[in-house]
Amino acid sequence: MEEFREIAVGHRRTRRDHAAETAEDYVEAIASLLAEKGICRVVDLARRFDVSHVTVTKIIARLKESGLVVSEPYKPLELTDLGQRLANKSRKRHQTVYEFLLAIGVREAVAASDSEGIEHHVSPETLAAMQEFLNRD
Amino acid sequence: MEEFREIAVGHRRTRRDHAAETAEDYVEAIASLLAEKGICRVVDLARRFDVSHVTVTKIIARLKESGLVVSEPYKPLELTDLGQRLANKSRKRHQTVYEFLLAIGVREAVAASDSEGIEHHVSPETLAAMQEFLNRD
DNA sequence: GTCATTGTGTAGCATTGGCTACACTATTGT
DNA sequence: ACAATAGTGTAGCCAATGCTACACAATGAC
Ligand SMILES: [Mn+2]
Ligand SMILES: [Mn+2]
Ligand SMILES: [Mn+2]
Ligand SMILES: [Mn+2]
Repeated sequence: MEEFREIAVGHRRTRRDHAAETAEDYVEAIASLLAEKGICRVVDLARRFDVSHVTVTKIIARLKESGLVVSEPYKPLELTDLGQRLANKSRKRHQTVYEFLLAIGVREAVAASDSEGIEHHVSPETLAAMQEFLNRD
Repeated sequence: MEEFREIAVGHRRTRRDHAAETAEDYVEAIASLLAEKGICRVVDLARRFDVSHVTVTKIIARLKESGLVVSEPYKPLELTDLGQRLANKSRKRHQTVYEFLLAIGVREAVAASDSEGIEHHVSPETLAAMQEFLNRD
């Protein structure tokens, strides 16, 4: 009976997901802002996430070190190739989760809100099951 | 066009969910251990979550202040009425998410792992949609 | 009864993601 | 040109969640 082992694995997964979550949301937001208005500044992200500009600045510093973002003082933000790839992957997964929630009868505003958290915990296998469901339906 | 407002609301929701997440997982685990073996100690939780006993001790201190847990030095942990109610609510929601994932074709081990993170981001409305789907199917 | 094992507590540290306050840079309007 | 506004940086703080190292309490074995 190694149920606890299995449970512990689940919790480790969830903690890993949460560690990746900020990077995913930020590169997705940067790509989105670049697409929408051609430019992405720290304040844009601060407004989007409803946090202070200081919080954004510190997180951007880490994303730079992770090789996802490029930025110079007082200049707008850009994504590296790696950052763009992560942004694309995240955007698609997010969209699938959102559409899936709509498909099972959740209202738009609620689906938008719930999908923002759920997306980061959806494994490739579950994502495939959601896509399958959308194609089937 | 207040899309950013809407998006910001979603991110605020996700941050609130994460703040509640630890309490939910812990009272659920305590209730589960009490049901399984009649007693719940700090080490049991440390094993279950795969963290150190120190991490558990600190989190338990907060849950005590929140009125969810009762404990005295060197004694096993207990839940308050409030803690038990939260544990029940969390267990049921977790179970529904797990069964829902199985129902859309996700394998058991993956459903167990994914549901551990997803559960905390499922609103009452989405939970109802999942239950509806399970009853219908 | 003593000793080993198990469980708990506590000190001290790191990282992440929040914040305010304040100073500085850059842009815009007149 | 220059003042006001918008954007950025930096210092310094907090809380949450993780850790190791070490000390102390409780339990069990013999
Ligand atoms: Mn997203
Ligand atoms: Mn998100
Ligand atoms: Mn989460
Ligand atoms: Mn969980």
